Amino acid sequence: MLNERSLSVAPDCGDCPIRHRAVCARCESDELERLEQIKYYRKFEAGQSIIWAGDRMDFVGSVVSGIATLSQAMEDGRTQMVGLLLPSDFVGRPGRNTAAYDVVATTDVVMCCFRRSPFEDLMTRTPHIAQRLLEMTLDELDAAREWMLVLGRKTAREKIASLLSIIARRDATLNKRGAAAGPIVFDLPLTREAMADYLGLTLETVSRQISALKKDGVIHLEGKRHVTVPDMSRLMDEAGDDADGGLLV
Amino acid sequence: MLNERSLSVAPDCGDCPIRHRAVCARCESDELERLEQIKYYRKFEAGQSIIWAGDRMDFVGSVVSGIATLSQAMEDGRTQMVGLLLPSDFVGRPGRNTAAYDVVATTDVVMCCFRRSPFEDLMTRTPHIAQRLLEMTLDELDAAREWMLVLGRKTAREKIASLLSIIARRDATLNKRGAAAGPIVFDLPLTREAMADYLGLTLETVSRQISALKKDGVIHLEGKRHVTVPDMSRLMDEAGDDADGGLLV
DNA sequence: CGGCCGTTTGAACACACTCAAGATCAGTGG
DNA sequence: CCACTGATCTTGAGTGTGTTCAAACGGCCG
Repeated sequence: MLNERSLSVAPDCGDCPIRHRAVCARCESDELERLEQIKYYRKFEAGQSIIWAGDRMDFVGSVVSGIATLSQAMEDGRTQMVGLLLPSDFVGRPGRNTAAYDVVATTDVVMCCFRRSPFEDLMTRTPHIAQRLLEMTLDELDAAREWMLVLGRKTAREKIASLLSIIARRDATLNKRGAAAGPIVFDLPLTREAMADYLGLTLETVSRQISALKKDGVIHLEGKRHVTVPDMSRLMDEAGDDADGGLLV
Repeated sequence: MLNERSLSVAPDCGDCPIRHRAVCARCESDELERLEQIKYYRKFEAGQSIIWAGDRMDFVGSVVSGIATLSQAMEDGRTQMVGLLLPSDFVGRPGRNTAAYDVVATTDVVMCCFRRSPFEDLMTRTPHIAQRLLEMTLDELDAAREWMLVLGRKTAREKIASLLSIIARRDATLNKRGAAAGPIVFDLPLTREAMADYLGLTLETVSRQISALKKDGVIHLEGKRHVTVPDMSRLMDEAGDDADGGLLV
C-alpha cells in the first residue's frame, strides 16, 4: 500500500467529528478510554486501495473523513459497488479475518482503526459497542435492500435520480440541515464510472441520463460534478419513490 | 389475516428443529426459559400474507418451518424480492414498530413469535441473543451484497444459474449433506414469477432461460419444479462465480 | 367438461449496451 | 505562452438482450 501513512497522533475521542454516530456512539467515558488505548489513525489518498477482497485483514475501523467505496468484482472485470462508505461508517467484520470486498478511497480518507482481536475482546465485554454495531448493521441491511429494488427494477433514468436523491439526502443530514424546501446543492463524490458501478449501468448510459435530466430541468450542472436540484420532490418523482423519499420510518 | 392460527401449544425449545441456528442459538438454559415464557407459535398457509409493508408490527420471530419471501413493491406494481426466509431466519427489527417489507408465505409456514417489547427488554439483558442477532444480520448483509452483484451485473442466464446454485447449496446444508460430488436433486420452492421477482427479470425470461439450461444439459427437469443438477461445478460456471461457489470464507 | 393457474413459446419492440469518435479539462514540459 | 498528454466525460450509430404483448399448453379441481 503506497502512500499510506499511520499517524502517530490520533486525536482525542472527545473531539472526534463522528463521536456520536460511529460504532463508539453509545460508549460511556470509561468504555471510550479502553477503545482509545487500541485505536490508531490511518490516512489514505484519493484513488488508493484500502483493502483487497480476499486479503487478510487484521483490523476493523470507522471512516472519520472522506469517502470510500465497497465493491465486488467478477473475474471478467464486471464490477458492482455494494456500499458507499461515508464518515462514521464501519469497515470490516468482527469474527472474519479476510476481507470480503474491495475497499477503495474515492477522496482522501482518514480511518480510525482497531486491531481486530483486541476489538473483538472488547466487544464481548462492552454491550454498548455490540448494540451500536447491530443497529448500524441493520441500517446497512435496509440500505442494501432498498438498493436491490433500484438495481433489479428501476430504469436507467430512475436509477440516476435515485442515486442523486440519496446523495442529496445524505449531504443534507451530514450538514445538519433539515429537509430545506429550497434548492439543494452538492458535489458528486463519484466519477461517472463509479456511478455506473453503483447502479449496474455503463458509464455511457450514466452520462446520457444525467444529460437528459439536465435538459429536462430536473437538475442543473456547473462543470461535471457540481449539482443543483431546484425541486427535490420533482427529483424524487423521477426516482419512482413515494413523496417521502423512501425513508424507512 | 385469514386462516392464520395461533397454536396454543408451542413445542418445547429443547425439541425445536431450529434450536441451534436461530436467534436463540447461543442461549443457556436459563435464558431459554425466559424466552420460552414469551414465545408463541403462529401458522400461515401457503400464499398467505404474513405482514404488509407499513403495517404496525408488534412481534418479531423466527421461521420454524416453511419458506417465506421478503419483498418491496413500487406504486406501479414492480416488485423486487429482497430476501428469502428459510427455517431459522429472523423476521422483524427490534426497535422498529412498523414493517419495512411485505412478507408472504410461499409454503405453509410456522413461526415462533415473541411480542416485540418483552423481546427487546430481554435482548438488552441477554447478550447472547444480541450477539447471535448481530451475527445473523451480518450474514444477511453479505447475502444481500452478493445479490446486488447478481442484480446489477449478471445476464439472465447467469442470474438463473446463480439462483439454482444458491438453492442447491442451501438445500445441501439444511439436509446436512456436505458438498457431495454426485448429482444434486431438489425442488424449486418458488414459482417462475417469484423467481423473476427475485432476479429482477420477467417470468417469461425466467422460463426461457430455464428451458435453455435444460436444453444445454446443465440441469434436468421432472415436471416444473423438480430439478436435478448432474454437475454442480458446471452450474457454478454458468453462474459466473468462482469454482468455490462464492462462499465467503 | 370448463375454468383457472402456472408455465411455455412466439414475434416485435425498446432500452441499455457496445464500439467509436470527439469534447473538455487539468497537469506537464518545451 | 502554447502544445502535448492523459483522464474524464459527452455524443453518435448500430446492435443485442430482455421486455412486452399475445397465444397456447398442461395440470388440477370444482
